[in-house]
Amino acid sequence: MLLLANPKSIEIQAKLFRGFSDPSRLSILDALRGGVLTVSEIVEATGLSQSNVSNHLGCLRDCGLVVAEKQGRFVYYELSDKRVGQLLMLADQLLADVAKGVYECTRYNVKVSING
Amino acid sequence: MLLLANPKSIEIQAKLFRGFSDPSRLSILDALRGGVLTVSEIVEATGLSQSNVSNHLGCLRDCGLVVAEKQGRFVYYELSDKRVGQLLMLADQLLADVAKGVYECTRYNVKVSING
DNA sequence: ATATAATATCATCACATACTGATACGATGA
DNA sequence: TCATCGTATCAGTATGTGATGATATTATAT
Repeated sequence: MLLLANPKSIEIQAKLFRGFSDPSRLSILDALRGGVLTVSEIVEATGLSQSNVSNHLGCLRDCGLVVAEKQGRFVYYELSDKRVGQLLMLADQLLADVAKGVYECTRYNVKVSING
Repeated sequence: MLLLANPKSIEIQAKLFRGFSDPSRLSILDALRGGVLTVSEIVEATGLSQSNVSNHLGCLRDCGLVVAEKQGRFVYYELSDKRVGQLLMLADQLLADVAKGVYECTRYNVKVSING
């Protein structure tokens, strides 16, 4: 039985997707596909500010998309489940075909520059 | 090569996920997993207002997640690609395991009532 | 031509949420 | 102890975005 059968689960699922729906969080998740990273490594990899990364990591951690392990001053993060990466890859493949549509989607005024 | 290698593609991908990150759109996509539906059938299936459904359909259509075909006064909608459904299912399965975390995710103050 | 049905569009409002900068906290080393 | 590093938290701000209600548009029927 699919969770989606339950209306409340739709909100939960929307919440899950919201974890993926922000460029900053996506950058973080993408970086973590390569393996375990500390916060400062993620900051370096993504170019985001430290507080911003920390906030998003908190969000991703609370939602169960990443797990953290503290060691001394460092906190190591990794994807919580291989399906997180799978979801990213499936979306990637889907994008290969519908990307043009997504490019041109201007509803809700999301600005995505394509040519520079 | 993964699109994610490109920073701009991360924004595109975030945009794709944003299509899935709203309960109303998710309801619509879920309804469409059963097959082709007209707008008014979607309105009935989801319980959303007509203008709201139409707005979201515009968003989903522009993003390439659904396709529309007009016949007379009616417009028939369906999922554009079977991977749209696959993505929903994979997320569903992932939720089965990390749902508890998502439940408890209170960052950015999303209210999800679990017990009623 | 007129009425009505199905759908789309638009302005507006209320709220959600991402970013920054400052600061707090915990751990390590001198 | 003091300084510093790595990380987390918080207030404030600006912007994004979902819902509604009114209206426009197109098609069909009488």
